[in-house]
Amino acid sequence: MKQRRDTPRIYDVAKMARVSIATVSRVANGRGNVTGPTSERVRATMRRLGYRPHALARGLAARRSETLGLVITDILDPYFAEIVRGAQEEAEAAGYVILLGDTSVHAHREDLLVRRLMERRVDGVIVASSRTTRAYAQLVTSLDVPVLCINGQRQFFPHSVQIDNRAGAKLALQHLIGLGHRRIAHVAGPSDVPTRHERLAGYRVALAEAGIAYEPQLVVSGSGDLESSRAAAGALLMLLDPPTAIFAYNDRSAIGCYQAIRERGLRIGADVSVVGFDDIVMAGWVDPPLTTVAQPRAEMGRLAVTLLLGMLRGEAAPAQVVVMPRLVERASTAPPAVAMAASRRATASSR
Amino acid sequence: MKQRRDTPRIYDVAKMARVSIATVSRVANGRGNVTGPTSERVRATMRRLGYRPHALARGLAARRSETLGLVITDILDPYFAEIVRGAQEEAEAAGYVILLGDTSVHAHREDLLVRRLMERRVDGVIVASSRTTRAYAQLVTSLDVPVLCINGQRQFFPHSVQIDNRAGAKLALQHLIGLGHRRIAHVAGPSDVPTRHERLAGYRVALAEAGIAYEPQLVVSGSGDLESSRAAAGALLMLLDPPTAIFAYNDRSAIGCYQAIRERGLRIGADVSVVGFDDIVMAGWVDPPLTTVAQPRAEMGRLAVTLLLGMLRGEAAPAQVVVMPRLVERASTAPPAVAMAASRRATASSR
DNA sequence: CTGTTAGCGCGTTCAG
DNA sequence: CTGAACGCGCTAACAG
Repeated sequence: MKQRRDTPRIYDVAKMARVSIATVSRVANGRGNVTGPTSERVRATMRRLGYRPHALARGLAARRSETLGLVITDILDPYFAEIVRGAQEEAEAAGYVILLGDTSVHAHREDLLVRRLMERRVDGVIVASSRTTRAYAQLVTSLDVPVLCINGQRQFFPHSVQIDNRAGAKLALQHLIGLGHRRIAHVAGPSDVPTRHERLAGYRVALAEAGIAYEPQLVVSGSGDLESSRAAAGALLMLLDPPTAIFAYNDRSAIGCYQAIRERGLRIGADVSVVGFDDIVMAGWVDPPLTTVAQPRAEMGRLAVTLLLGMLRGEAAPAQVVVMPRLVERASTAPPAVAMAASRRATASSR
Repeated sequence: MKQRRDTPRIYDVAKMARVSIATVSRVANGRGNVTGPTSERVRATMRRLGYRPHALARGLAARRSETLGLVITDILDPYFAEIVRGAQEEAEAAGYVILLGDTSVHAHREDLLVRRLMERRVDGVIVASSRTTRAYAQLVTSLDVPVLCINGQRQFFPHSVQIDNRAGAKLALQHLIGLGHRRIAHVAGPSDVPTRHERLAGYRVALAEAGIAYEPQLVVSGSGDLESSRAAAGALLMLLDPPTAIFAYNDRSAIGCYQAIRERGLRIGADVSVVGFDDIVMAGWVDPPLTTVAQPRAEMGRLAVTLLLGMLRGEAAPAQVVVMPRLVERASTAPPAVAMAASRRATASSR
């Protein structure tokens, strides 16, 4: 606040347009029927005065804050930043505003975050934070406003927008298999998120469909971060019969794989192919640019807002909306060295 | 809204504690003098009922929204994300909430962004967006609430938090000169931001102080993005007498330089040293990790909020707060090849 | 189709 | 030190 006291109020518009404040309200909100000329006069007056409705007063009266809570893990992580972007765009178009809640800001005090959302009387909440506990989910759900999660523990939430992790993993594997790889490793994610299991499942299914035996020692667990993945990939490369390709849990861990590969004097792509998951901006910046499974995150953010706004209007929303990923081929994948040698031999002998 | 109708209101607390709502209000806000026992009884009741004041009602009555507007260029850019993070932390501690405005979401409609901030009756605004026009600045300033800019066109704003760009550039140059470099190029930023000129000035001053002649052809202009910097660096490397080191406008352009160097079959560090500016997360991820001038961005975000909150309390704020950068040495810088050869010769002959 | 009126939930005088 | 009463700016019945 502390607005100049002369910020025009609805009352000022009404007086100047010689109508009641109710009429101004109707025109401003496009509700109710107002005669053409009257409506036009009011509209003109609003413009002249530069009238902007007071969101707080409006919210108080309408019992609707036009604010959506968006809970993420970390705004520094481009993965979340893109979701935020998409959500903001969609919300903005509807006149809504996004209230960001960063669980890493509220470390150990998830209740504080929920309290803020409650105090601000958000109309709905999107939980994109990936590692929400059941207790936390219950806390959010208890707000008694529509809640929707993005790529989360969907068992905790009534509505969700999810990427098809299995399909994504299969895309990655099929790409590698198509290039001729047979020994494909997987640096898996942290064991407490469903995403890990879904991507792992996709990995196994794709192998099975290609008639390649699953070898447990080719799957190692990371935490989805750089360091652990680097260590995991390092271990893989030390195997007697090392993999020719690695499917990483996500782009961050793929970059960890990059480091491990380089440390052993191997070349990414030529010696060991790497496929990531997510397609964060970084993926295009690293050297070589990373082949990865792209999640349409901005779109998911937009979709989540669209669904939530629909629910606010009383529309029924599907329990789950599954979004399909797509493969972005860049330079970190190539046919395996052995296959190339073999194909060279084949080519030579066929001459 | 759409809160369960049984969300406790101040009235409920008052009734149950057998006091008036005025007393509850006083206790809740720590204002006015309330007897110890009464205060305790009210407090206990608030806890029992899980009472949370209604931010909208409170804001309407108090003429204060406890909301701060934060205008950035792009939340996807980690540079801004960190400022946001710092600002959120500080605001949260004071019970304030940050309303994010992304100028790239509101492309060509800056007025829309300002309108949103006005409708929501933000108590103050921080403009961290780097390329604000005068018109835009006037628009924001006309909101008649305290405004403060971070690393912006400070000529347009009454208060600002700024990084010392000249000092930062000097840090970079002194580091390179200390390593033995003499031919140091600069990929400069877009010509319409003051930052460009300040960093360029620091570059020239450092050279002068080291007794190295300034060569105009060693300074080329980029736009602060990957592509243009890559082209700019490419041109530098094509010179008859190419530089042994490049001081890039920012980390993104440094990564563009990486690409240009690699394209020519040269090694970063060993053949051409590169220093960036900003220290975005990416800087530590690229290969080799980038030596760069770090801006304490989270701290600047926090500082901005602190200053703004002070202004809201009526305290006088300094027109400018200048923050010092520091050099983060990583692996993209090394002594120049010629210097190494020379030092080897020197070592050999001295034996 | 338009105006009147009663709140929305809370802060804040002003009396007591 | 405490309570009653008013108003913040707007929406939403309800009358006309």
